[in-house]
Amino acid sequence: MAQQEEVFKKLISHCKEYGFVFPSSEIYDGLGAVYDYGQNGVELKNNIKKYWWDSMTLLNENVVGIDSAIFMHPTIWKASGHVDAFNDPLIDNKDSKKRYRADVLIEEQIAKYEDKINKEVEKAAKRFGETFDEQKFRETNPRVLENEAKKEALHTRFAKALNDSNLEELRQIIIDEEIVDPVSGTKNWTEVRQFNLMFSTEMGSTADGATKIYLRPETAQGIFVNFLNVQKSGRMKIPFGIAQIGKAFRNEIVARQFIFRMREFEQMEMQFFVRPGEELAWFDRWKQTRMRWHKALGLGDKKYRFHDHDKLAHYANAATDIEFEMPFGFKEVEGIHSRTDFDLSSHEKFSGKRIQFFDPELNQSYVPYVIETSIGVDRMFLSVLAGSYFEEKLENGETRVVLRIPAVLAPVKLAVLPLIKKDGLPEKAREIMDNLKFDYHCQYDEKDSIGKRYRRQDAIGTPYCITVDHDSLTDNQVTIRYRDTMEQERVPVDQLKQIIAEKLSMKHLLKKI
RNA sequence: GCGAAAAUAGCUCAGUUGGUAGAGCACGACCUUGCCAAGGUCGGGGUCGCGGGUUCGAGUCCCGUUUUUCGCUCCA
Repeated sequence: MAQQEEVFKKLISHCKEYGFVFPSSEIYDGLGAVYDYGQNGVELKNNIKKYWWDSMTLLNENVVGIDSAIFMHPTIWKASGHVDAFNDPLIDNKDSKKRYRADVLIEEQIAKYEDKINKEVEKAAKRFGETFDEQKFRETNPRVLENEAKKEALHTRFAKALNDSNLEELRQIIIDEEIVDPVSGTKNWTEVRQFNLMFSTEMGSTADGATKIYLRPETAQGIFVNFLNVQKSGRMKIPFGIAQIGKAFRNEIVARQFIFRMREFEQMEMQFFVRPGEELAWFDRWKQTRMRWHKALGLGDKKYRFHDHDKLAHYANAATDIEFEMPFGFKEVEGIHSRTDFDLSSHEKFSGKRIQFFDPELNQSYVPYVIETSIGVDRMFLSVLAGSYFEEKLENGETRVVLRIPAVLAPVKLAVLPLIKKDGLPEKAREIMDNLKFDYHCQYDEKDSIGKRYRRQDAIGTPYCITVDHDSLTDNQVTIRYRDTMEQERVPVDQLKQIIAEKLSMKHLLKKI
């Protein structure tokens, strides 16, 4: 583990040193958990997005894209449940230094009363055997009644406090109930504090009565509220999907682990609308499809696994994560959720608009069920880098740092290198590059020895180096040097474009999905 | 948010009991060489994260603060 942490640190340094990821606002000491993508990072990120977008919208005739605004009507976040669910009342124990959700602590206390009652009932059931009348026992036993009363009183008080968002009352409940920290065993609690995970801003000038609006905490709602627009204007028939790539914002209490958890991040989400009752079959299908998409990159099948959720969110009836083995363990990169009709139904309620699909085959209208695939671009980016970063021992004993980024995702595809910077080799190299630069992101480099230039390209993951030597001037051939094997191949200049095109075609990846 | 550790050149780091800041790599120019991080010459680059304090004097000691990493916690 310690060794893996070392690798993670090196990866972060590498990202900064080679222009992949910089801390935001660095000259002002940075801004917590916000990062900028550099000249190579943005290329890699764009290529990841293209790979996803093409796999969704090209391979599936029934998946179309949109690009919805970050600002949305504030009621959307009431309908989605974010206004309520993203507000956790938290309390710290001063002795154990541990933090708990105040509402969870109280709910556990309620469950304790419930346990006591059940134990009494169980004990009595054993004693009385078959003659035991449980209902009568519950209604008459003094200990059961006492605990029942306590439970009810607590429940009522708790519900009211939650409803009023009364944080002091929540704390008072914890004190009155003598709830102790399971770790330290003490009752030394801090204040209860509310953390709203949604960023908010104001639209309109305050003089006119500005509206409080939120920066979206997920892109999915932009798809749900456009369901009818897309379905009608695109004459879409169920089943169909809507894909979107965009920024989302969450004011995380603790945002850490480099770009794995940021306050501003990018999502690639696809909501797939299906007939009610068919959602679990589609869930399974997308689960497999998404896993194939990841594995097609060739970073190693063993680095991926599913993590099925036991505890489901309020809207879901099935959920799984695709996890990738990061340097700090297996971590979620993508979530696949069967969201039922929760979102569309909720928007029907809050908007008062009918959001249904008339299914001609069934001859009836219904609110479609939804399978969501949601992937964090930044996490995907990190997984690609983590899976590509190698420190390789060479035969001569030296170490080579190489990013084995899948060629189609590599920020720079080709480096064109004259073996030496005279004798007309630079001119020949420029000529070759001018012919390729419209199709591929190329780099020209004539500084330092050829070996050093190869290593520089290895460090940013350039898959192919084109080397121009003295023979090139007469036989019109160049050498392709491959990043992963370091092997070289001599090819005619006029076939170069075709050879590279074949290697870099995304077709080979998409066919595996 | 709590606790621990860290912050010195673009990167990796050294800097003694407190005495005006160093190395390697990288970067720029030129010379030599030419297929896997080559050699030479010259050069640019740091108010030591930031703000206070102690001191004749602070990179070094003290306090605060910011950022990062780790643990706890949270995670649609």
